[in-house]
Amino acid sequence: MQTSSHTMFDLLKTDVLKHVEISDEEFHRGTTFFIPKKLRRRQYLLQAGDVCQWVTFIAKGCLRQYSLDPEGGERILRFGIEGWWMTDLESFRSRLPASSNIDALEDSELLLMNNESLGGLFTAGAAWERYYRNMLEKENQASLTRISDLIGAPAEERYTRFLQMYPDLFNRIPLHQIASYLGVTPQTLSRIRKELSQRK
Amino acid sequence: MQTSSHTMFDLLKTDVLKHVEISDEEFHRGTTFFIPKKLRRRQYLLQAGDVCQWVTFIAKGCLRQYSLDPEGGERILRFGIEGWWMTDLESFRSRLPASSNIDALEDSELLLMNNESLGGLFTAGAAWERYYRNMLEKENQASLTRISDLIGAPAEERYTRFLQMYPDLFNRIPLHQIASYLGVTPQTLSRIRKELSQRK
DNA sequence: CGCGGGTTTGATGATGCTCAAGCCCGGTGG
DNA sequence: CCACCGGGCTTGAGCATCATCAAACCCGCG
Repeated sequence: MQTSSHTMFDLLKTDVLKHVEISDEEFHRGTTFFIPKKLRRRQYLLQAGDVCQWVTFIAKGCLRQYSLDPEGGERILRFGIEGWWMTDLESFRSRLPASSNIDALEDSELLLMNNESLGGLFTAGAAWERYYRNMLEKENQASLTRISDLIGAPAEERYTRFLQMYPDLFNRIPLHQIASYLGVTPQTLSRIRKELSQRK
Repeated sequence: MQTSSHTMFDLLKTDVLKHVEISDEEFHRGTTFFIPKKLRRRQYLLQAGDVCQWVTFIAKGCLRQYSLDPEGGERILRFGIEGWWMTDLESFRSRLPASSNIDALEDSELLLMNNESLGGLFTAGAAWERYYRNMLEKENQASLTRISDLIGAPAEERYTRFLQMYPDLFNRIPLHQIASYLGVTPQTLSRIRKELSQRK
């Protein structure tokens, strides 16, 4: 069997097992619905205006999803690294043009699933369906805690919480992108960092 | 004259039909899993620290979900009115104590579903399962657009977008609650309103 | 009538943005 | 090999937005 796609599915398996009980056989039946794909740094997985065709599992690398504000500035909706999922759900389900973009911050290896294969996956076993629902619920939860922070916490606290929550991310993602994610300008984040390092 | 529980299911049916195709019979089979309940204004459906037992459909009235910041201030995560769903998903699925509160802003009529009944509902027909997944996906989408606003849009724009998005809500919900939802103080929202009315 | 919650208004100050310049560093071409 | 360029990060000064503190107001209700 192929080497690279084999390791890609290993990570998926780890993640699936974290959330549901599944037999080797049911897992294997499901894997046939995924389409492996490599994406180069700066390449798009989705451009706003196109219909989102994929729900993707990230086996390696780093993606970001962002939308543009009226002045053309980027608003980073979320990051994704190994073991996470990424898609524009609304467009994927409605078949309408997406309002967000998804591109790669690093060379990445992905496991894609289109609408059909997703349906197929669900017929491959109830565990897969539960796993998918689980994933949706986790995304939901992540969004809510982020909203809570954006509503109530000042920028510095949002940053420290980001560091705690995603310790792997901060040395892989350029500062100005993290700033956008946190809802501050790069200048402000730079000052926050300085402040924190001096205080410690 | 109809019994109140009958009209409660009518609204549910409207909403289900908006999202999936379902036969009268399959719909009816599903309804048996819901537990009708009335909630008085200011009563809790969920208190932080308890495990969230319910996923609830709002047949009438208005709920809010909120968490407390370190100083004890309320951060309103979301509102829900007739035709919407409300729960603390994380607690509901994990069986761990909830970090959020849910209470009623008006006397409300609800259709509750616990973990067991939800499983039952899914066995009652694939349409129900699709409907539930749909609901999760919509919540997700709503969270993302809200995050995008909180990141990039100034308070006044967030308010006008709130008005467009939820025109029914603004005359039912006290100003200071909307302020919390938008991530500003009541004073600021009051000034924004004044500003807007003078400008028009 | 007076009390209390919610809203408004004002004054002041902190937080974070804008504009602008300088720095660091890796990449390119002379 | 170095000079130059450009992108990303830092730093500074002035300014806008929004929070805080405080007081007044409005109105439904006991």
